[in-house]
Amino acid sequence: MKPTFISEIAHHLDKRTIVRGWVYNKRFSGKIGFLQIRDGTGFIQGVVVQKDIPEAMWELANKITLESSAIIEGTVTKHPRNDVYELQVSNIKLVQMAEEYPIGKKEHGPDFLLDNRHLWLRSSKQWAIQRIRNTIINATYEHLNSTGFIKIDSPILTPAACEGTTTLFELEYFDLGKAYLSQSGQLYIEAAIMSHGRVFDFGPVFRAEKSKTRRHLTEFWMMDAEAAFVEHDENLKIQENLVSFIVESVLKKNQAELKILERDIKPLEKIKAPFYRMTHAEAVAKLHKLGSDIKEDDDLGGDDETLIMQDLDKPLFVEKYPAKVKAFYMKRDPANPELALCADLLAPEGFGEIIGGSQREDDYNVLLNRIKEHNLPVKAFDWYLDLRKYGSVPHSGFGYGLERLTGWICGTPHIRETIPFPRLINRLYP
RNA sequence: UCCGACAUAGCUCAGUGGUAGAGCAGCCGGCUGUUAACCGGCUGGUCGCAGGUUCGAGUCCUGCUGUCGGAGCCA
Repeated sequence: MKPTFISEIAHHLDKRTIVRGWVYNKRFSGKIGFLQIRDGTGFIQGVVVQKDIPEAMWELANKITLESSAIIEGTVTKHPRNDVYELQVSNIKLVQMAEEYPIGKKEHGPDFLLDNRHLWLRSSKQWAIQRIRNTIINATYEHLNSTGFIKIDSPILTPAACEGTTTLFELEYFDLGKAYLSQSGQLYIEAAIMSHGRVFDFGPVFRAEKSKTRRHLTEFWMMDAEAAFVEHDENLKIQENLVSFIVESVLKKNQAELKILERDIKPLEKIKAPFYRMTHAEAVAKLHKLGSDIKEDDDLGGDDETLIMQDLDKPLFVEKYPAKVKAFYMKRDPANPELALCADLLAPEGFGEIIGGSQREDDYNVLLNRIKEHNLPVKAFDWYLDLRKYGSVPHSGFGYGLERLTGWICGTPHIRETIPFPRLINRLYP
């Protein structure tokens, strides 16, 4: 008999089949027992009745420990009351009897759970989050590929800071001195668009900042997209179409996971392009009305991001920040050179910034001066400046943080739960 | 780096200067439809570490360590 995945169990109604997985819970009531089984594709309840199976099998069902692995044979039936399938167990083949499982059925603290992250990943909510993360990744590839972007991998070991702002992880690189772990692939994919037109990268990036908030990791996955001949307004359209497609994909493919997460899907159903737009100056004015003490030239703080979204049901682009608080490579607004042609995309429901993007400076001399103004080593940026010497074109791009996007869509307040093995300022294990 | 909170059983927590507690997990028993099942019993403690106040400290004070939350920075 061929084994069946639990996700396919409906096709086997009233037939005998085999499920291979783990016992994540069990309940016994005298001469009848219930084994909760998961196999990675889903969950099903196995019903064990003493009088219907050999005594040794009944003993095994009683003795089996939580998280033991087993191959279980039975007949697929419908639950007498609920609208779910069950397995009337006829045979249990133990694969391995698990030792006492550290993660109990009651609540645990975050430190304990993170120490046991390798086991915590099996819990239903953690399972659901990773399934949704997978959908987000695939939806990103699918949508970008179908709109003319190809994936280009950017390097992880880099010779200098990409933006010159954040703290980088440093390491010795043979006889060439210091190397750094990439904090963004953006500058490299700017080179690649001059070959391919539209490209994106997707990989881990590293920030050595000592951030201690629910929105920060020292290692996280970023998707950067870059497109030639795309200016500021079109850049925003690409972003809102991508985010809409991702949310639509999750709603289509992950209803069971969203239910496990107890995620209210009504706010997600409203996520359809176009999103809201507001200049930084308008955002500051609105925040002042709402009681924030934000200054004219300030970036939005975490509280401001939540405050400004409180009456909005779709993401908001906050565009045209004061150039002096933004990165050197951003192009200035021709209508007001004090402003950058950039935008941050804020998610609703208090989940904050999920995308940062901008039109890039494409003039050689202007860019050279910006690098000098920011006290960055010009030599390290020779190659980047070259792109403005040989067929420079207007171009724009943006980057999303996969964990922040996943956190918003899953309704998970702390992004440490959205990456399989989080790397935090004080956590490198497991 | 700064601000705030917390640290008691394997886990989650209560304990308000006077004998160390509960739920879960584990072990034993009961229960034929359980849903974090339930019911009865048993086992389980260097109260983070170091010092101090007191007749007496899990409880009050000081320092240290660790954790959590937040700020800054950003995805």
